[in-house]
Formats: sequence, C-alpha cells, structure tokens
Amino acid sequence: MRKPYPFDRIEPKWQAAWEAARTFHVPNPGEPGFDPAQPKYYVLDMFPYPSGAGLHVGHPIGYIATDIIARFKRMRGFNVLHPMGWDAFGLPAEQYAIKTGQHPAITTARNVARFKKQLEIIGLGYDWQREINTTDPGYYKWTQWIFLQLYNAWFNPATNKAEPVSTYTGEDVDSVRLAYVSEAPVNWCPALGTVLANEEVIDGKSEVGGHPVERRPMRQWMLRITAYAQRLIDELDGLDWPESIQLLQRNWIGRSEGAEVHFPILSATQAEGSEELTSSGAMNWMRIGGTHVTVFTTRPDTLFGATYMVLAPEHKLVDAITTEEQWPAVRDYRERTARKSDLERTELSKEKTGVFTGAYAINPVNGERIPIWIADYVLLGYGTGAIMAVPAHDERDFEFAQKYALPIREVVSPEPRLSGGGTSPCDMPLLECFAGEGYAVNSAIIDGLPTAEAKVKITAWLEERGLGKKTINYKLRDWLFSRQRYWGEPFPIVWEHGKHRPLPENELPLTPPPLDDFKPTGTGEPPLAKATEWIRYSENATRETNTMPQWAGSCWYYLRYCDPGNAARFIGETAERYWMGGKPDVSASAESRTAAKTIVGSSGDPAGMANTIVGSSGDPAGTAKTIVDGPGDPAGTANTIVGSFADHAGTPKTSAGTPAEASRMRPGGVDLYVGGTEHAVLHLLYARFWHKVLFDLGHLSTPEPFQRLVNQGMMLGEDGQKMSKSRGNVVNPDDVIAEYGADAFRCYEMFMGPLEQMKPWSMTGVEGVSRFLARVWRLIMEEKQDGSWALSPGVQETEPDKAQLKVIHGTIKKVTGDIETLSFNTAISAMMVFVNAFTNAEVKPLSAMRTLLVLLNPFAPHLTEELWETLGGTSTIANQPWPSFDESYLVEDEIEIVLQINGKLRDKIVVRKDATKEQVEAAARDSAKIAEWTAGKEIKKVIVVPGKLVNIVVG
RNA sequence: GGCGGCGUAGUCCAACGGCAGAGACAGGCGACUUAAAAUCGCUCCAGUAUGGGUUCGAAUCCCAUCGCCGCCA
Repeated sequence: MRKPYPFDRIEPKWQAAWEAARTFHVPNPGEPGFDPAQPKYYVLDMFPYPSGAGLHVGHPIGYIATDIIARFKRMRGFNVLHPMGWDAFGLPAEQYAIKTGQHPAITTARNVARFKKQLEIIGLGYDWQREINTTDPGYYKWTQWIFLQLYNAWFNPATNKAEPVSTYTGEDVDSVRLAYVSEAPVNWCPALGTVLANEEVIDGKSEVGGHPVERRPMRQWMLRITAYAQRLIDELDGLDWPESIQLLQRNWIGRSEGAEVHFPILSATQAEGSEELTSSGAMNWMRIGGTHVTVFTTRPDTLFGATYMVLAPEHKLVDAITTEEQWPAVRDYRERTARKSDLERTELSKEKTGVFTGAYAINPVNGERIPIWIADYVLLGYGTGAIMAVPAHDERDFEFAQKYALPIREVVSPEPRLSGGGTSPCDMPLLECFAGEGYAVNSAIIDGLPTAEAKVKITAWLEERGLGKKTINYKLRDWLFSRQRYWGEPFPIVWEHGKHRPLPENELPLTPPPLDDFKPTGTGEPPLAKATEWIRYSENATRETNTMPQWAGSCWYYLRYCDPGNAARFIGETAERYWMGGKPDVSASAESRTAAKTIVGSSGDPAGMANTIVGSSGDPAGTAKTIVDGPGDPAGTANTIVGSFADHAGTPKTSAGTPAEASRMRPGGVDLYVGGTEHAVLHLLYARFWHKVLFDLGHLSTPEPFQRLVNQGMMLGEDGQKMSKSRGNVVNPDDVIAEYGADAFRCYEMFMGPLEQMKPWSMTGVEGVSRFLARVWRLIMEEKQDGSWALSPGVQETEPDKAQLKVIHGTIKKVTGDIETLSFNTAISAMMVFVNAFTNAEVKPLSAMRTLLVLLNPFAPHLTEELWETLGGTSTIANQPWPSFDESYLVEDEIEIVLQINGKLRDKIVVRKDATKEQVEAAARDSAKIAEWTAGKEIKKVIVVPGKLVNIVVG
C-alpha cells in the first residue's frame, strides 16, 4: 500500500537520533548537565511484567499518555523524570521454566528485549539510562535490604509510626516486628505448589491460573500492614487520586467502629443449674477469669436483642464447650465446612446452616442464657471468629433464626415508641428484619435512645464493668509475604536452633542458588530446599527457603528510578529529595517560576522534611492554604494535613497562558502516576505501606509515594468485547504501526476518547487519524513527479492575518489546557481545526507552521521532528519551548448574543463586546422576533448574561 | 444484595447550568481522473436511556427506575 507520508522512513530515523543524542536522559542533581533552576516533574507508568505474549494495543494507552505529558513538561521547562523498567520476577516465567527446563533468567531476558523493542517503535521518550529490572542483583539487594528494615522495625502505637526494634521495651520483640513469622492457616494452592495472599485468591481460586485453593496451616512470613490501617486511610486525603480509587482502598481496609463484648460461657453442668445470671454475675465471672467468648459488633446497641451466639466452626473453643450429645453433629458439620471456600460459605443467596453445640453463653447486659451454635457463615478470619446473633436486626442472623426457630427479639424501632416486643421462639414469619438505625426498645438502660447515642451509652456501660470496650476493627489482614517459589527474591534470613535472625547487610545481595529443577516439591517445601549446599549457612544455621512475592520488587521501583546506579544506598538522599520532594507545586511551568518565588514558605529545614507554606500570591482563588508538619519534627510524625486543596481541574490561567497552579502541599513524590484499575488496591496499598515505613525510619522525605493517580480505561476489541486471545480480537501494536506508523497509532489511541474511559478499538478510526497527520505533512510538503517530497512553496515567511492569529492562539490555549487535564482527545480535535483552517490557505505562514509542529510534537514526535528539520530547525524540536498565547487575539469586537423567551432560543443579535447590560437588554427588546413573542404578554423578568444571552420571561 | 462509574447522531466522542456539535468514522453528493484509488469540497443524521424535581433556563444539579461496566459481599 502506498503510504500517505513516509513514516516508515522518518520514524526509525528519529528514534535512532533520540537514542544517539540521549535526548530524554535527565541528569540527577550534581551530575553534569543538571539545571537546578528548573523544577522537577516525575511522570511514571505502572511497572510492566514482561510477559511472553508481548503487548496488545490496550497496554500502551497509559504509556502514550505519560509520554505526551513528559514531552510537554520538558518543553515547559521542567526536568522530567520519565523512566521504564521491568517487574521481571514472577510465576509465568517460572512455570515456563518448569515446562521447558529453560532457566527463567533466559526467558525473562528474551521477553524484556521484546517488550523494550515494542515500546521503542512507539517512539516513547523514556530515559533508558535509568532502566531497572527487579531480577538484577543490584536491584534486589535493596529489596532485601528493605525487608530487613521491616524486620528490624516495629510500629509504636504511642508515636503512631514505625521505629527501630531497639526502642521496643516489651519482652518478645518477635511479636511486634513489621516482618514476622506466623503459623496461621494460609491459602495453599496445590496446583501452583505455593501459598497465596488473600488478595491473590479470587472466588476460592488462584488469581493466576484459576486453580483451587485450600486452607492449610503453615509457617509463613507476614508483614504487619494492619498497623498502618488507619494511616493508610487518613493519608489518602492529601492525594490527587480519583474518588473511586480512594473509596476502593478505604473499603478494602474496611474500618468499622464498634465494641468488643465478652460473653461468659457456661459449661454443660453449670448450664443445667443456673437458668439466669445477672449482669453483675457476668462481671464477677470476668473478674475471676472464667471462660468467655469475645465478639466484635458494630451494633452494640442491639446487645439486648442477642438471642444466640455463633462461633466459626474452626473456633478453638468449640472443642472445649461442645456437649457429648452434640459432638457427633458438630464434628460432622465441621468436616463438611472444611471443604467449602470462604465464598461458598458467605454467599448470601445460599441457605444458612449450623449446629447447636449444647453450650450456653451469658448475655452480659441482661444475664440471659443464650445457646451457642456453630455456623459456616461465620468466618474465623473476620473479627474474632464469633458473633452475637441479633436476628431481628441482621439479615443473616434473621434467616438463621427462622430456620432453626431461635428467638427473635426486636430491640430497634424505626420510630421512637414505648417498649414492647417478643421473646418467644420464632414461629411468626410476618416479623420483618430491620437492619437500619432507629431507636432502642426492649433494651432497659438504653431504651428510647437513637442508635448513635445508644451505642455510646451501652459501650461505656460495658467498659465500666469490664464486659467490653470500644474497638475499631479493620477488614484488612496482615500481608502474607512468603511464596514457595524459585523465581523470586530470597529472604535475607537464616535459622538457627529454630530461631530466625537477619543476614548482615554486607552479605547482600543474597542470590538464589543455581537450580536445574524448578518444580514445586509438592510437600509445601519451597524449591530452594533442593539446593542443599546453598541452604547450609554455617554449622548450625540454614537459610530461609521461601522467596518473596512478586509485589516486593514493585513496591519501591519508583524510588530506584531516581538513582538506579547507586551502590551505596537504595536511593541517594539528594536524588530522593529532588525527584520525590513533596514541595508545594507552585510552578506548572518554568515561566511561572518568578511568580512562585513570591510564595512565603520554605522553613529552611535542612532535612527537607518539613514545609510550612503560608498562603500564596499566585493563588487567585485564595483558598489553598496547607500546613504540614512542624520544623521541629524531622521524622514527620505529625503528617496530618490541615487545610483545603485547590481543585486540580480548576487551574487558573494567566493572560500570558502560563497556569499558575495554586500553592498546595504535596505529600506524594511522583507527580503523575498512570496505570490500570487492576492495581487500585493491592499494589497501591502495598507500595504506600512500604513507603510509609521507610519514611518513618527516616529514609525518605515524603509520607506518600504517588501524588496524582490516573487510571486509564480498558481497551476493548473491535467487537466491543474484552481483548483476549480466546476471542481472537487481539490487535497487536506492531501491525498497526507497520501499516499506519507510530505517530498515527499514538494519536489514535489518544483521540479515541477520554483516557479514563473504556472504549473499543476501531481500525477505521486509525485511518482517520492517519489522514489528519498526512494533512499536516502536506501542509508543509509537496509531492513531486517522481513521488519524492519537498518543502511546499506555500510555506512562506509572512505574518499570519487576523483570522489566522485567532486560530493559532486559540489552538495554543486549547491544547495547553487540554494536556494539563489529560484531555488528549479534544486537544487533537483542536489541532484538526487548525489544520483544516490552513489547508486551503494559499500561503502558509512559517511561524504558524512551526507553532503547530511544537503543539503536535508530544503527540506525533517523529512527524514533527522531520518537518521541523525541513523548516530549518537547528536543534531537535523536543527542546523547543512551548508556545504561549495572547488572549487579545481571541476576543472579537462584536459578539453574538442569544435571545431567549422562557429559555427557548428565539433570535440572535450582534452587539459590541463592551456593551453594557442595559444596552444589551435594549437591543434585545428592539428585536422584531422578540417583539412578536412578547406581544400582548407581561414581561416578568429579564435575565442578561453578559457576552452570552438575554432571557425574557413572559407570563 | 451493597457501593461506585457510565448511558448524547448508524459508530467513537464534544458541549464553565446558557444556541445540543469540537473533531473523527461510516453514509450521500460533487470536483479532479479515461476509470479507480488517493485528495479536496459540500451534505444527511440525535433533542441527550426513562420518569419526576430544582431553576428564568438542565445533557449538565437532585431523586427514582431501567440498561451496561467495575469493586465488594
């Protein structure tokens, strides 16, 4: 096929030129060529796993978006950090190794090369001097080092931050370490031969491969992320993340406020004798240390309605309390439960099942004797593994009580009213479950109180008597951090006499042993156990044989990019403070730096950790004032953020066209982070957790890793279905680029629609964008008889006329604003308008063409480089300054005003742009059509919107 | 079941609460051509999922319903 313009020649040419000139390399502070006068901008893509399948057209959307931003920011005078690397440890490579016997390092290297090539032909301007790979010993040395930081730290609740274990005064340090060993039941996947984190188990199956997963107790390394639950919620506040992602994280952490309540348990004989205990009896019971079950409830106000109790079938106490008569039924039920997954157990649609244990507990608020059941709808992992059942006010308890004829007592009423409710077993199906809030009834001490007050009062009452206390519960579990794999980071830990201890730092990196057989042992013993020599650390000590999960390397990669070659530290302090600096974002462009200087701030804190920003002269709205930390707090414990943040979308613009972003505190270091929603919870939560630990321990200067997060939407196949091999609708970028060129590919991906939105691929759509680029080409080039291209004689050094100036400056304004808000589709549309406006002009002013090329450069870098060179540009266009616009070219002397009657368009008039309200209204009344519409009617009101419209309300 | 997001021409998508159209695809017509492709020009096409509400004025804000998508159960 004949090419509309010679992209096949110019694209490789410029890719080679950028590589040779290291155009997109950015030096670090202190290195030659570093310009300290320029502000930094760190724009990051989510870390790719280089799979054997290569890229499909959905993957690069985010990469193209960040590339446009990176190129744009460079032209705006920023030092732009825009790196790429490889999250190369992981299961697929290992399983391929098992199948083929080829070492995963070999296949990984091959996949990385393929991925890199695919990214290069898209023309992405990465700083490849900073390329990193998690499987590189120079990299995972520091992953292991960070693990040791976690191992050697504990979370001090008093200071609300991590501290070295040396500050821990308790007896057993091992019980508080942020990295600890646990024997708890884990998700064991026999097919994969490894344990999985809760997050890696979907619907009872492994996320990778969809294999069945079972619960099995094993010794595992855990990370104490739960210690950070509250901070992980609170510190989302200062971030520019989509509301929906923040919500996902909050829901995942799952904070709920409620109370722990202790229920004394009677043995079978005790239960015989005592029909009812009093609540003071329960107090005594607790005081003398009698057996009891603790439950967590978010509704302590319903305690009087707790008519029975349910334990998870695996609950430790079940063995102790079950009566002889009930034992066979209980044992049988437990066996059946063990075969079910958590999902099967909790699914609401399924019928509830359970068995009575024969034992009774005492409801501490009224001394009532209530039966204890076991049921699989109660999970050991949530809360305390036991619940108080309030059938009148909880759907699941209600269902259960109906099935087993247990008493249902109403204790909350939607309307305030006098007491009066049932205590008898449920044989009245008309009773409805009410789970909402209301007013307490049948609840003695809290009768009549609205739910919120009832909760407070009953909790205080329990607390006074030692029967319970206010508690905050989190759904978040500690992070299962070990895997029985070969292709992962070995733990820097050795075992001696059953005790673990860390390797000294100077023994890092700990490299995995060479191994020929990567197969799981099948026993749960990791593959590393086969390396008998390697395991042997000393006479008495052996190495830990588990490896770290894939998440480990991706938890801190964004830090390593800042200083990838540093052999002495995981990230150099200067580089960290520059690239990850949480300074206020006062300068959206280099031009506005002068304005930025007028902002009062900079505490002069040498550690660069505390900033106090007071107001900002560059903030037209005058609303954004943020205060963070105090200078006397170098470790940054007081990282609460006070004040409001300026709306990002509402960035005001000065007449010179340089956005003066409001002064704002930025707790996060990466300025823009783009990736898919699939990492909304796990990766982003884990990375934030590690970052906070490193921050607390004084290794980092900001409390959060990612300031602004954007999720790109999924790319669907041409059939509107999810792209997948099995559907056969996968489009390969290499093919698209071969046919239409990388620039067309880039522009099309951005032109399809908003970045965040899901959208279907369309080949004809690529063609349309390709036509647009060809029009740009022919604006400047002319085809000769022999088919070669030469500079068009239409391009001349003349001044654009007034109409052209309006187009030029309007386009600069639109494109600049749209790139800032990532509205790339409308930016391209604006440039199409520009091109259409000049296509038929006999003379194309050189300056206008140059402006267009600069605006288009971030989108279509190869085409614009080539044309820039043809137009006599000396240096690469990538180094050109971004054009500014002059608002005065955009205003018209006369403007059209819309005339409405009752909000409906009836006429249009033209008035001078500086016409007063009165003049506009008078002109409107002069309109013949308006006179017609208002004839004989009463004019009730006239709304005049200056420069826009006049609306006349008639009755 | 709960939470969140999205429903605008045949299609992808625009539209500070103010004339529903920036742009593109597809379609139609014309110019160029022996013809076609390419190119250039012109053009058709929706009253914004549905029903209420707020407002001088609603695609936009609020409520409900339906449909699709995501997350959690």
